[in-house]
Amino acid sequence: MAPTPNHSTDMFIRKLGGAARLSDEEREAIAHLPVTVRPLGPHQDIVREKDRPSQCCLLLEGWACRYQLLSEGKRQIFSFHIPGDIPDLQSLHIRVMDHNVCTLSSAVVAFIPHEALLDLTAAFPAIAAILWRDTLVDGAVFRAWMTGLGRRTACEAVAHLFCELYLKLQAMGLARDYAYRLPLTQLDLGDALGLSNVHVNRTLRELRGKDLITLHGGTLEIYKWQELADSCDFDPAYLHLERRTA
Amino acid sequence: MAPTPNHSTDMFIRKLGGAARLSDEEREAIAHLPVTVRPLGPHQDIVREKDRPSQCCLLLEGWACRYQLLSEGKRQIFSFHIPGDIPDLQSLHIRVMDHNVCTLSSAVVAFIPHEALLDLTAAFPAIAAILWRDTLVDGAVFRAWMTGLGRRTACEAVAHLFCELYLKLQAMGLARDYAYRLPLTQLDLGDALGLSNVHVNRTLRELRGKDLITLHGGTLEIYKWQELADSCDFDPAYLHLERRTA
DNA sequence: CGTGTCCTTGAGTGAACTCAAAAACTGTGG
DNA sequence: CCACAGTTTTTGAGTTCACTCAAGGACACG
Repeated sequence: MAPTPNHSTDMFIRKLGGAARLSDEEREAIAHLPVTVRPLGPHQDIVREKDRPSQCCLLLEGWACRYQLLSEGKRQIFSFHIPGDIPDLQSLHIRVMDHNVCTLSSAVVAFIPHEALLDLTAAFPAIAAILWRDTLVDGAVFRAWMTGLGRRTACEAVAHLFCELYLKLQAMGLARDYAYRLPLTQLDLGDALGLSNVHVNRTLRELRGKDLITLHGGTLEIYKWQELADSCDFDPAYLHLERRTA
Repeated sequence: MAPTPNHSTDMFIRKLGGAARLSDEEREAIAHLPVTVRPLGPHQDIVREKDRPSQCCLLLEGWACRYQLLSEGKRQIFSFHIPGDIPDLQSLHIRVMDHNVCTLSSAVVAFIPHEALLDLTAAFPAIAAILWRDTLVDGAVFRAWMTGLGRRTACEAVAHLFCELYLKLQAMGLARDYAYRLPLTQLDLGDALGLSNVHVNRTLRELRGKDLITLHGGTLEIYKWQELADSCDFDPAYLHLERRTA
């Protein structure tokens, strides 16, 4: 499947909740967005702190994340992104980037000029509302991570993240049967969860010991979904996915 | 100064970045929003998890916060809110609440029906964009807190929060001379920063020992702004306040 | 087949936690 | 104006979860 403008149109429409919700006119306008599709290697920055981007990137294939670097080499990862996500949608209304976006795996992204998106949202308030909503769900995921960082044990935080990612991937049709590709190092996981890579390792061992999951060769397998979810008080409400399953 | 509909109009316009940025027509529409002003006591819930609110609340006086309760009585506070904020603006586009909003001090809020806000944003895309932007800045603050929870020491996290709150209050004209009313208990601070109340207490003592701040009787005083900011790598960029100072 | 990255494990340390109790406030009613 | 109850702050002592440092093993890739 070669990445084409069509591919990105499909992805964009899927992101907006499926063609069913859009009028012909709206779909037409989306199909005519002037996108630039580009393949990227792993661990490549897409936008950087202090940049003033003039476009947004729609992730078509691969994984990306948002992060910030601190003094003494510390890093905080704010979110992981999968195909269909627009990790830097906020740049549409906030000029200056306050964090970085980079690929984790090799990836394919579609760049869409701000101008085109601003025209689109001005012409179609319904699309604006859906995109706005999307950034709000983003905020909900940030809050869930905050709870993990502040009030959950290492085990709970890791379990919670794995549950979240599974449901997000499943909703985009990218995972099923309680398993998925997870192209993250233990260091990445640690920087997302506020843990050291060593402790992530021990935590994974513990979860494996309870026969809840295995993470091996970049593939995560969940053996007991319900038990895993219960172990970390996982409540999927904050992902606000109902729109897709409906 | 009695709370009146006029007061809430002023506050709303101020929130949107000042009258200068709005057309007469836009200001007119805002002035005709059907608001309900209500005084509230301290520690009163405004909206709760799982609610499906039909209005948003604009905070006119006092402090509020967003939070979530976990098993075993744990609590995570996600944000603090000051006059001018609309803590539950997200309910405009996400039906079900995934967290709670409550007052911290006694407060005055103006409730605005969703319907009216949706009409307003549909009629005036510029207002929609400003409100959207506001929720994006919200997200930026969440990220800053994540960094604090994940990668900062207790001292740094506390200092960072105090810097953030000062700039936010100052931008709304509610603080100057490096001091402000902070109606939070040490338990509240702990639940925001992922610390125990005991450790918050020790951390405050440490900061006081360095003559950086005092927090006494609900008033925070910052003695050495620059040193405090440096001690926690505080970079105000993420607050995206430039709009107001310009 | 070597080099770099990532994972794994051990040992010792430290930041923050819990439990507990005393001291200082706050507000209320007598 | 004082007494009192409830909350909040403060301090001490002991514990624990997660960290750092260090080194060996596994794996991936050119």
